[in-house]
Amino acid sequence: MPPHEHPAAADSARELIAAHGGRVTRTRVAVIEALQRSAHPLSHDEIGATLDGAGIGHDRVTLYRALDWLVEQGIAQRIAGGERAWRFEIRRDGDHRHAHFHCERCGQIVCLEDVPAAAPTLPAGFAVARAELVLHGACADCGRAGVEGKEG
Amino acid sequence: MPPHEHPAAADSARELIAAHGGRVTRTRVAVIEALQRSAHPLSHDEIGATLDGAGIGHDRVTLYRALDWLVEQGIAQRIAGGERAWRFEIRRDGDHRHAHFHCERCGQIVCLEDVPAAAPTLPAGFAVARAELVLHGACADCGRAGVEGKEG
DNA sequence: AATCTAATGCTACAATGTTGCATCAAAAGC
DNA sequence: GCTTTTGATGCAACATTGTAGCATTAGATT
Ligand SMILES: [Mn+2]
Ligand SMILES: [Mn+2]
Ligand SMILES: [Zn+2]
Ligand SMILES: [Zn+2]
Repeated sequence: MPPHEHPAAADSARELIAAHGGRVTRTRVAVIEALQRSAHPLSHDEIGATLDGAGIGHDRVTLYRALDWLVEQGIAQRIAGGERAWRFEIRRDGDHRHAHFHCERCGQIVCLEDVPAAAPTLPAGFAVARAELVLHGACADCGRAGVEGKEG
Repeated sequence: MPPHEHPAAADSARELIAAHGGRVTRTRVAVIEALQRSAHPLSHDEIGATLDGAGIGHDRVTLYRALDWLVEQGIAQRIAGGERAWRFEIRRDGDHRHAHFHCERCGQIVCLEDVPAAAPTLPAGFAVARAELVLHGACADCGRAGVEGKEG
C-alpha cells in the first residue's frame, strides 16, 4: 500500500490497537474490522466465519482471547443477548449504552441505538456499573412474514 | 400428615402442579418450594444443591426438564442474569416483570421488585414479548465491605 | 391390582468457554 | 538488517451448561 493514502478502515484498526499498547496482529485487526462493518453485535462464531472468509487462521482460543482483550481495553463491548453465547460490538465515539432487541424467531440481535439503557434509581448501597436492557420478541422482518408462526 | 391442616407451602406446590395438569413428583414439589423460599432467583446448580439437602435424588437432566416445564406452565420464569447459566424464580400473583441486579463481586442476582422492566416504544414492526433489565455492579453488601476491591 | 403414560435416570452428545504450555512473531534494541 | 524480548498464538485437554434418545419407573386413573 502506497503512502499518501487517506487513513482507511484498516489503518484505524491498527492505530486503535497500537494506541492501547497492544501488538497489531492479523487476528485483532480482522476482528475489529468485522465489528466495525457490522450493523449488529456479532457472536464469536460469526466473527470466526469472517476470519475464515478473509483467509486468516483462527484458533477458537485465540479468538476468545482477542475478544477479551478488546473488551478489557474498552474497544469493544460484550452483549449478553438472549442465547447463551456472548455477542460483541465495537464501541463508538459518543457512546451511550443502548438497548438491544433479541428476535426469538431469527435469533438476531438488533441494536436499538435510540433507546438508552438507563439505570433507574436503586436502593441505597447499590453501585451500578452498567445497565443492560434487552427486549425479546419478533423483529420487523420476522413479524412481517407470517404472524401465525408457520415458519422461520 | 393429619387433615384439618391449613394449606401449607407443601400443599400449595402440589396443588399448583396438579392445577396445570402435571404429575406431582418429589422433584417438582421440591423445586417449587425451593423457589418459593428463595428471595432471589436460583441457578440450576443451587436448586440441585437444595434437592440434595432434602435427600431427593436429582439427575441433572430431570432437573433441567422440571424447570423447563415450570417455565412452560408459567409457574416459574427464567432470568438471563450476567453469567452463562439461567436462573429461575417463582412467578408471584400480581406479577409485574421487574428488573434484576447482578453483583459482579459475589455473583448474586437480586430482585429489584420496585423497578419495573418496561419496554420502551420501538421502531414500527417490532413486537415485544418481554423486557429484561439487568443492572451490573456491586450490591449493597459487597459495596459496604472494601470499596478498594480487596476481597469478596 | 392392573393399566396407561408422564416423568425419570442414564448415556451420549453439543455448544460455549477456559487453562497450561510450548512456539511464534511483533516491536524494540542494537 | 539481525538479535532479543515478550506478547500473542496454536494446540491439547478440560470445565460448564444444556439437549436428545431411550429404557425404566412411578403417578394417576380404572
Ligand atoms: Mn448495540
Ligand atoms: Mn426477580
Ligand atoms: Zn427476526
Ligand atoms: Zn454482592
